[in-house]
Amino acid sequence: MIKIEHINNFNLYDTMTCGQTFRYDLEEDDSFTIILLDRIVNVRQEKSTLIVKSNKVDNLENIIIDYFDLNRDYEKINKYLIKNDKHFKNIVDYCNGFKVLKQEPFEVFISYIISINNSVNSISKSVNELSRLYGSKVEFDSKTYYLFPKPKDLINVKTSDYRELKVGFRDINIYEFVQKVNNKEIDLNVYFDLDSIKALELMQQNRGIGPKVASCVLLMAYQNFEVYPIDTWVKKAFFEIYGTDNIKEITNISKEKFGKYSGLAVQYMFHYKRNKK
DNA sequence: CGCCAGGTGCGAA
DNA sequence: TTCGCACCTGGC
Repeated sequence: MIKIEHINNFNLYDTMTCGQTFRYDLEEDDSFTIILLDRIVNVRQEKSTLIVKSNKVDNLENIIIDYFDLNRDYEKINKYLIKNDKHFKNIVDYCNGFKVLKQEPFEVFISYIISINNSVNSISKSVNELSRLYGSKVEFDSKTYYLFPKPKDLINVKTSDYRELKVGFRDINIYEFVQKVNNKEIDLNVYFDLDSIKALELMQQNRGIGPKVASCVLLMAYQNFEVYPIDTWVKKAFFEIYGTDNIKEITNISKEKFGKYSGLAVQYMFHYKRNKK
């Protein structure tokens, strides 16, 4: 067990439950058990302290800080957003402590390929089943968990096997993506270095990855805060605040007002719109 | 039953 | 280039 102290402006509950990630359990003591990279972690927040348990202790503090994006100055970004748009004061206040999780790229790609025209519950089931069948088994706190599979774990998995996971018509999309990663036709690291336009364009050359999935992946796996997935909730928020839900107008407004932090602004709106009343 | 869910690919205009 | 529709599946 380790303690990480002096963590301010962080809301563990909101960050975990807002739909960024599909692989966690909320425990009875309000802690979260998370399947994170090569280990299982249990995190509990007591004011500005995080109490972390894991089956693996090496480098644990860094992994946690990295995952919860705790070194980024969100206060600064929040001030920037409010300065550029006074409408945003309420939203930023409401979202105080919310972070964009830094998740593992391969997992995010697969999860969001599955998310197309799908419900959160169904996505979770498929992702958990994929992990149970093909991921490494880990015992933690006398329970069994399964890590998310590595690309090579899926090298022999067929489209019909994916169908068994209830992913439906998305089977071929997953299959092709996994094959390309294993062939080195896709380099998952290249997206850390490309600018947003290039990265989105390149990602969308893969079947099952359109603008929504590409921008989700770029934001959540590569921490590119410039991109903004536009979904029904975001449209609703834009309509309410700016009187339009036209995608082009949304793009122009967010570019002009939020610039390189559009991704976070849109996440805030999503969170606000989805949870408030 | 029918409709929809944090979209995408395809063919037709 | 844009537009309309089909699409696995499960939940309501």
